[in-house]
Amino acid sequence: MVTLKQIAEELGISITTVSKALKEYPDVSKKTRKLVRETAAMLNYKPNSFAVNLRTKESKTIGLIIPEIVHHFFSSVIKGIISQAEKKGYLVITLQSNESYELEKKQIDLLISKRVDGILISLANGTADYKHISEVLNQETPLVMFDKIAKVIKCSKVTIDDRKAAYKATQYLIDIGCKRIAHFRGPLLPQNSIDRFLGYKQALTDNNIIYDSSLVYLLNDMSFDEGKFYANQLLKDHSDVDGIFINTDLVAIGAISEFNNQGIKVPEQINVIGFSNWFMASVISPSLTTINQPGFEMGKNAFKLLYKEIKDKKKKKVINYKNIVLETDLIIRESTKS
Amino acid sequence: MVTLKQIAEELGISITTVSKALKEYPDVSKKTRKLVRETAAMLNYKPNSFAVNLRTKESKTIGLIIPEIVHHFFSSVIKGIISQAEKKGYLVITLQSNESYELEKKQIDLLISKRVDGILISLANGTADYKHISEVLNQETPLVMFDKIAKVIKCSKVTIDDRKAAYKATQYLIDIGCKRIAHFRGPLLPQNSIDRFLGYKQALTDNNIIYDSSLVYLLNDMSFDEGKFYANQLLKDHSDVDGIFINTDLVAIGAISEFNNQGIKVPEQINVIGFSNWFMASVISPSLTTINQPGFEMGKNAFKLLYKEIKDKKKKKVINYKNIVLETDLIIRESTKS
DNA sequence: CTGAAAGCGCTTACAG
DNA sequence: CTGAAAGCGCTTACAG
Repeated sequence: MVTLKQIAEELGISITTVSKALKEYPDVSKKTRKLVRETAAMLNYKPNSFAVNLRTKESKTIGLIIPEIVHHFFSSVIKGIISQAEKKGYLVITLQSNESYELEKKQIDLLISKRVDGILISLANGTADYKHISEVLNQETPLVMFDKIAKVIKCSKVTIDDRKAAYKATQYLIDIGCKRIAHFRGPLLPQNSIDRFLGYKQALTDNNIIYDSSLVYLLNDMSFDEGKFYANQLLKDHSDVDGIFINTDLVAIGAISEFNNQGIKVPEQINVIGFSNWFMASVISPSLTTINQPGFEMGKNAFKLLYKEIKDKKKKKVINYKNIVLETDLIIRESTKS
Repeated sequence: MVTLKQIAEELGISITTVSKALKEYPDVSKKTRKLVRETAAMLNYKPNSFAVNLRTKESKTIGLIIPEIVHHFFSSVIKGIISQAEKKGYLVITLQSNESYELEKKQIDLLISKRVDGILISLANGTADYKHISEVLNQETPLVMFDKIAKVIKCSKVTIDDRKAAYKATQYLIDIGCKRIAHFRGPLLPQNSIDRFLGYKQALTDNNIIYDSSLVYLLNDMSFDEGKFYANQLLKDHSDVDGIFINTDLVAIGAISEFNNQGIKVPEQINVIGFSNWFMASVISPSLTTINQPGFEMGKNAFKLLYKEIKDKKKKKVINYKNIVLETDLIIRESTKS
């Protein structure tokens, strides 16, 4: 690999001058600048990023911790982050926490050891304690949370208004005439499963429908199979249910599959609304009415906030934490009556 | 951030000794070793990876270039790579080429500039020229290709036997009684779309079915909509077709959707086989018979090969290129007659 | 068993 | 306009 020294020797000038010439410092003569540039190009010089990092104390690299990569929403987020980062000359190291708190902690440590310029994270479902996150913040490494966040932590965040979106979905079920509306909710921990539940409940209350806790099913792994399982359970427990709002598309698709199998007509007998708008939701039959969760946008915004913080930190400005809440839409398809 | 120097000062010993103690060199007394370890832990010392990289000339980081992240197969590959890399203490920088040759070239350059220890790549469909890849190899940066590879390039590769898999799928259609079998193939460039086509053709020939080129449709973007479009075209052109082997699941799902819309019964009138076994294939109706393409395994294997090459390079051993061909299975579901 | 010194390849404050 | 020198924080060959 070619170094500054070799270019300097080639031209019989000093390393300092070569370095300055390549960085377009104005205090180098035009002639020298041109000469250096040409020689560098000829020798295919590339700055040794290890040395640059050491000197400048930044790596132009950020870390990303995500619960699960093979997931339509999260992979869209990753894409949004990477595309935006590339524009600003940043590279992204991706790690998967597998919804495990222990792994997440280790990975935060790893990234800090690597001295990334900043961290983007969506919390694991298993994460109840935020000490590892506070430590990052205390060390003044910029960190932005997205999607699965911790409300108590003071840092920038990008989310959707889960509560509002769930409210919108439930309201729609009420508007099309549903009287007994069930809800499949996510585990007790990630904030968004709480918020979606609260939105559901609020919509009922606002429409003078008495909240019946036996209509709410608490799921664990949010899988296709769990969707089938609880759909079956629901049919056994409550034959009068005519609408259901489900925490996430995959589970909703499982539920619809179970309804199909049991000869229950969707939407004639039961109206189903999911959440996330996975690509899959549009190709199943009946296609799924759902809330569109803008993953790509979320990724882009999360990176933008992080980038701003990295710049501000460099300029020793005070960092102002920001909260970006992205809009969601209800996408009406065949799984609900029109 | 704590440095070796601070630990040394704290204990009144030299930086050299601190460094050696932390790396468990045997020529440091047990007592000193213990003392240093404790002090380091107390001060929460973390080696500055920038300095370590500069000294050791390695970053324990690899680059990954993938055509598209939001894609069930590729995201599985990414997951396989990252999980395996983590085990070996490597981090992964992911870049998306968007199927563009220009972007791919730039990204290779970026990764080389960052001095990653190795590169993993699945070629963009737009890549016809492999100079950028050869350059990496000439510079002796380990590089392993997977899935979409270039046969002419000499390097390690992980693939499936696309030809054999396509043959298997087509043979199955023949076995269940199909007489007129169409094929939706991918663009002319990625090797695997060629191989899948050749497997299809070979199966016909081996079964004394005359190959009819008008039954083969050349697709471009391999989308859901293209699947619908060509399904419609196929029905117009060849009302006698009773089976179709389609290059990838997404297109097959589009085709099935079109058949459904037009009242063509799958599999009664047309048997459909896809390729890849996206998760989606199992949840649509009718569920899709397809070839299982082991993405996670492919990622794992690709990293393993790369890791071996990185180690061998460090030991100045000659690098032996390897070709790993993974097994595929035909997953029989409802879109084909039993 | 311990440590002084060189060096990885840059950047930049400073002198001339 | 040019360059000598210090320094980023490590690792390691070498001397004692």
